[in-house]
Formats: sequence, structure tokens, C-alpha cells
Amino acid sequence: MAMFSQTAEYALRAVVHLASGEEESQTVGQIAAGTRVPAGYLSKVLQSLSRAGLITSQRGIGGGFRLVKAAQETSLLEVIQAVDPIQRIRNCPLGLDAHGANLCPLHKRLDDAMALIEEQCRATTIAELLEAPSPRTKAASEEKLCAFPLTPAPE
Amino acid sequence: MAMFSQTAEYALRAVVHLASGEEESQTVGQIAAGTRVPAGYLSKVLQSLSRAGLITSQRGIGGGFRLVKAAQETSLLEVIQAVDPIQRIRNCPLGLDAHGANLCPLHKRLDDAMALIEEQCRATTIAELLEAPSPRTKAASEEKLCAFPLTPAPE
DNA sequence: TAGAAATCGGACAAATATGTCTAATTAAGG
DNA sequence: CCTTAATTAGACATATTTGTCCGATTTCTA
Repeated sequence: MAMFSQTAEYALRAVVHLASGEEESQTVGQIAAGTRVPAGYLSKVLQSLSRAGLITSQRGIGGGFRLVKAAQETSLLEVIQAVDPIQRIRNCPLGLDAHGANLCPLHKRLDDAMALIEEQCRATTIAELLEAPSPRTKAASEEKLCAFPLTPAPE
Repeated sequence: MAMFSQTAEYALRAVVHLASGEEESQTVGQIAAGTRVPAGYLSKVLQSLSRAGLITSQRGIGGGFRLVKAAQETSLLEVIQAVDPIQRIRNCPLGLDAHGANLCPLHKRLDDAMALIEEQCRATTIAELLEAPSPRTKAASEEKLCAFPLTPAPE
């Protein structure tokens, strides 16, 4: 069970990449190279983000995509909701309307779990993702290791 | 984003149904009717649960499926892992082997979220799901409202 | 105003998840 | 020993997600 869709994963990579880059504006090709997302598909994901108002696009020479808000003001949840919204369980999937808005214990638990995820994602900003890889390493503070400093390609 | 696959949902319904029924052993048809899961597909899901050792099957007249362990001793997680295992993120999906077991901050957060889910599911037993619909209602204690007391069909 | 660089939109293709059906096998009971 | 009721295994069908491609449009620059 993948828990996060490819589409959401790609959208998050793209936004992190945009937030980390020196360049204000980046083309699909640049973002694709920097995040290892298939360019054609990425293009669609970026369009979704654009329609949702998280990024803006500029056609033509010198164009590309850039963030609308600062990385500190954009949450993971916003990105996810823009491309592949988390579906909360609102009423019993079995159709037991016997208990109206009350869920079966099973679906109550499942929905609680989703609420947790939602909350975690709401509480995390893109800016928090621009630091070094892991809290476990101490040598990592030497150099900016993440927000995707990609070597050419793995094959 | 569905967060839990149909397959996992169906497996959980089936196990809850088995745990709640008076009958020890139930056929695919009975479980399908009691959970509103397509019988053909349910059959496969039950086979997965059987291979995983959570339920046993008996062919022929009087046969069917029954739980191996008591409902108090089976967790949501076991059921989910049996049919559609939660995939934790073990190494950076971008292929940044620069930081070995350390994840990018992005994937660290996503994996943390999945760890939360895993923990919730591990801590919840099937037995806990056999009670009345919601903690918010007080009138609900009158009668066993859940573990799926299905009326014929919604259409 | 022409050409180049970019997004936009939609058609199409491939992969995966979900669902259906049927023949084979097993077991109980007359 | 035959019939009936059940799982099992696999082929097939459909739906959804993911990925590719290309022509149309916009925009900058010379």
C-alpha cells in the first residue's frame, strides 16, 4: 500500500525543488532533471499546481514556473490537496445510514488515521524540508546535502 | 488520495465480519452479503488472508472461512500487511545514495507519517471494532448497531 | 515581424488495481 | 458412489493511474 500517490510525490518534489533553487523561475525540463520525474507527466502535475494557485506559469522564452508564496507559508498539505486530495471518510462505505454521520468503529479508526496524516502535513512547511538529510548524522551539517543535488543520472 | 486500498478495506470488513458473527465458519457468499464486497473479488482477498495464516479455509459442504486467532489478538496491521503491505520508505526515491540510509527531509517526513499509521494500526485490535458506532452518541448503547447489520441491499 | 523557447491541452499508450467468470478440486452426506 | 456445496486457481474484462507525444498557443528577442 503506497499511502502517497506518485502524483503527490512528484508534486512535492517539484515544489521543494522550486523552493530550493537559486533561480526564481524554472522550466519543466529543469525541474524534471532536478527531481527525476518524467518531464511529460511533470508538466501535467505542474499545471494542477498552477490551477490551484500554488505556482504561476509564464510561457515563452525565459518563462517557466515559480512559487507564488514563500516556502515558509506553504504546507505539505496544500501541495497534496492541489493534486490528489486526501479523501476523508464521511459516511459508512457499506451504506449503513442507520447511524447517520457516525461511522462504524472500523471506519472511525481508519478516518482517524487519515486525520493524523492530514494534521502532520498541515503542520509541515516546505521550508522545513530544505535542510540536511537526517537528524541522526552530525557530519551532515558540513554542506547542503539535500533539496536534490543531483548527479547526472544513475544509469 | 485514498490512503487505504480497496483491497485492504475489503479484508478488514471481512475479518470484522468473521469476528462479529455467531457462526464460527462462514462461506464467501455469506461474508460477501454481510460486507457488501463483490463475492468474486472477496474470494481472492480471503485467499490472501488464508495464505498469511490469519484465517483458515475448509472446502466442501459446511466449509467456509474462520479466524485463526481471537479478535483480541489480531491487529488491524496484521490484516493490512497480509493483503497490501504498507511500504515504508527505506531509501531516497530519487536515488540520492549520497546519504545512505538517511532520507531527504521530504521523504523522512512522509515516512514518519506512514510510521504513525503503522503504529495506530498495530495498536488497534479487531475486537475493538465490534462496538457501537461512535463515542459521541449515548443512545447508541441501546443495541448493537455495528459490525454490519445489513438490510437486504440499498437498491 | 520572424524565429525560438516555453507552456497548454488533448489524444493516445502502458501499467496496475479492481472485478468477473469458469473449470478443477475437495469434502460431507445420503 | 454420486450429488451437492464449498474453496482454489487462473484466465479474462474493466477502470484508474501513470506516462508519452505532439500540435497549438504564448512570449521574448533580435
